[in-house]
Amino acid sequence: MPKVSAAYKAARRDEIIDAALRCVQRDGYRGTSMAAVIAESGLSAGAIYGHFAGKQEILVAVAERVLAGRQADLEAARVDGQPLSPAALVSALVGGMRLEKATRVIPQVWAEAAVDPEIAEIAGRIFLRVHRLLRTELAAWAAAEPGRVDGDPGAWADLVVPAVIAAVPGFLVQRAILPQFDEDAFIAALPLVYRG
Amino acid sequence: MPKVSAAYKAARRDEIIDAALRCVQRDGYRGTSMAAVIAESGLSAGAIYGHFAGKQEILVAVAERVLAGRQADLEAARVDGQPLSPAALVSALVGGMRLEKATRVIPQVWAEAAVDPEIAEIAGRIFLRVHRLLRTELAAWAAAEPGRVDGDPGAWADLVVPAVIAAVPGFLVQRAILPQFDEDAFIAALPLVYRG
DNA sequence: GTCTATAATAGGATAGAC
DNA sequence: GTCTATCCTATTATAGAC
Repeated sequence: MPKVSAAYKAARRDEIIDAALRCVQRDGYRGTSMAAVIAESGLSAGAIYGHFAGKQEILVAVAERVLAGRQADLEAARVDGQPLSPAALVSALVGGMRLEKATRVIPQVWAEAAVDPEIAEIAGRIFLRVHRLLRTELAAWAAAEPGRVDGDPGAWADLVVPAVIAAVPGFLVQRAILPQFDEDAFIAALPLVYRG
Repeated sequence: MPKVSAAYKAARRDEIIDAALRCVQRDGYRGTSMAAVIAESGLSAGAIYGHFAGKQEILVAVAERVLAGRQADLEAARVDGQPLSPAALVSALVGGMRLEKATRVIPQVWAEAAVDPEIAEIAGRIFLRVHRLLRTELAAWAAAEPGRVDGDPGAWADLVVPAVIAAVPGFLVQRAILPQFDEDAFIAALPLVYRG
């Protein structure tokens, strides 16, 4: 029997993750100190370190939280009936991302992933899950549109998935960096450049 | 008359930028200390601070160096004669990027740009230059293919450029993060998903 | 301009009381 | 589990000799 309920523990963890998320959104991962997370959460050093071993472990939790949202978007976009074309899938993916408030956090996670294997593993896992979902959808679409795709639908889908998913980093990076970036115009343009 | 030749000064700066680039490529911006840059360059603290005011100013120089390469790629891809389609442009852009050895540096710059206005300004400037080049090319293509594009070619190009350029972050992020990422397959897939 | 040595401090993490 | 106070290393930047 744990000393405090698992629910309490989870709630505290969530508070801390919330606070850390706001810090990273505001100042980036590099610019976020433990002192900042402590202040933002309203808790104390002791409380934080009671739930996380250190700063890196907090980013792991933040990354899991934010990246898991992307997977949810995609599952929500699945419509029964006709499978989605490349253009429709890209729109669904980016459209979901549009609602994400933590606009600047994901690029921070990617930068850290490029250098920290544990973060890379988390980011890679999400990419792979999204890959699999897209692959299924695209293979079905290719099979239903035999005139448009050469060869085996599965092989075609495997090849094409990374190019389809690429729109997501493209959207997030431009949104995070360009002050005058127009989200709605970007989404409107997707069907004009992607096939399907 | 300066005490040392401008050429000497520039060469020293370049040495330092080279060293910093290797550090950031290896450890990320956050993981790179001034001590690391000093060791990597074989110089001393005094020498470094004689040429740069601090760490941030070195990243500015690194960012300028690496991002400027992207612009060069694109200018090299311009062929006289027929303007390039969206698919052809994306392939040219990503194909150029493929040769960039500093695979992990650009995501570091983007992450820092999300949080540091001076880095954002540099990254934004490069994006805008590439935007303009693409816009010209795409407007010409649209004008030459009247059946495929509705309305004014210039307006169409303005809308479409961000979606076309999005493939670049998509490529770089996946390459930096996914251990099994296949660059050649990605490039081969581009014509399959982009129109033109 | 560049070196060595060092100052100054920021930041991650822990100790011990409650 | 959480708080306050504090330790201690890592790190940026400077001072002064050459």
